[in-house]
Amino acid sequence: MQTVKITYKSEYFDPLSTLDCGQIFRFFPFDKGFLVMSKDKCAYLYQDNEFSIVECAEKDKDYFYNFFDLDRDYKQIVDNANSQNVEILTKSACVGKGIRILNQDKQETLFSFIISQNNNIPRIKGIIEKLCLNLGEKRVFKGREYYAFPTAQKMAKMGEEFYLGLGLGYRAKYIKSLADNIANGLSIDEFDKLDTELLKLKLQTLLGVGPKVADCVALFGYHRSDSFPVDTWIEKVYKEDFLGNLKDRKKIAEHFVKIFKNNAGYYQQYLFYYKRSMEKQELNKK
DNA sequence: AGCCAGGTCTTCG
DNA sequence: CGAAGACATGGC
Repeated sequence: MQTVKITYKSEYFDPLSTLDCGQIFRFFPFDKGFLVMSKDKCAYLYQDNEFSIVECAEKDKDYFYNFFDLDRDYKQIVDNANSQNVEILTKSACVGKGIRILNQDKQETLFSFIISQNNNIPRIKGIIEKLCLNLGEKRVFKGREYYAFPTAQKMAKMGEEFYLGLGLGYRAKYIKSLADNIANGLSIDEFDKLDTELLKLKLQTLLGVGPKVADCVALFGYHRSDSFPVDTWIEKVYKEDFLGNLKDRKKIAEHFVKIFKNNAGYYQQYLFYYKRSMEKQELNKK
């Protein structure tokens, strides 16, 4: 297979933090970096001196250029974060300046974040991997096998018991319901013509999709950077670092969008990644 | 062993 | 309305 390479300075494109900040679940270490999967495609992402390299099939070059959001100026976003004069945000943006918000497939993002609710990241990865292994088409990239994310049509053929068997628990019926809806003609992609507020409301009409999942899908699937997902980690940041006293997560999200506007989503990722990496460090000390 | 995880749905006041 | 409980499962 003919592959091509995209080369980009690492300062604002760091493979590890971009993949490890919780926006994507389908990647694993490979050679000098990682293999990253999206839909039925795969790319090899690694660092070489001060450059980050994306290697992929020639026909997928445009796809991954957009996937890694390489058209956007992240220096401006990081500078903007620093100009807010909020200490925790400055620290977070410094640690996470190489994070890019990916432009992921909308359907895959929606399925993935329904699975993510009240679940931990290692387990989410495992479930999605099993889902692809069972229902996705086998592919090969750089001599390594991987499995495509299954189509909704294929997923709709399976019963709820199958999804229970993957370890989805009470989320099994949410996944089954979404697969059926899409197989019956629901087009998630068309939601893109709605503004962010309506998009999130529309997503929340789906079973198992509440405000947090809708925010994640809006941000990672539709690149709506005026979204600020609030989960347990961000709630901690809000209480411990911003000393806020709101209780309702939806209101906390609205608060942050109000002050950070169109950069809210980027800052949210910086804060999320920073808070989680600090926690991991604390654990390693013991 | 027991708390917790990128929450949502239902029920009850 | 808002608060409180139920919900599956396994990571750590």
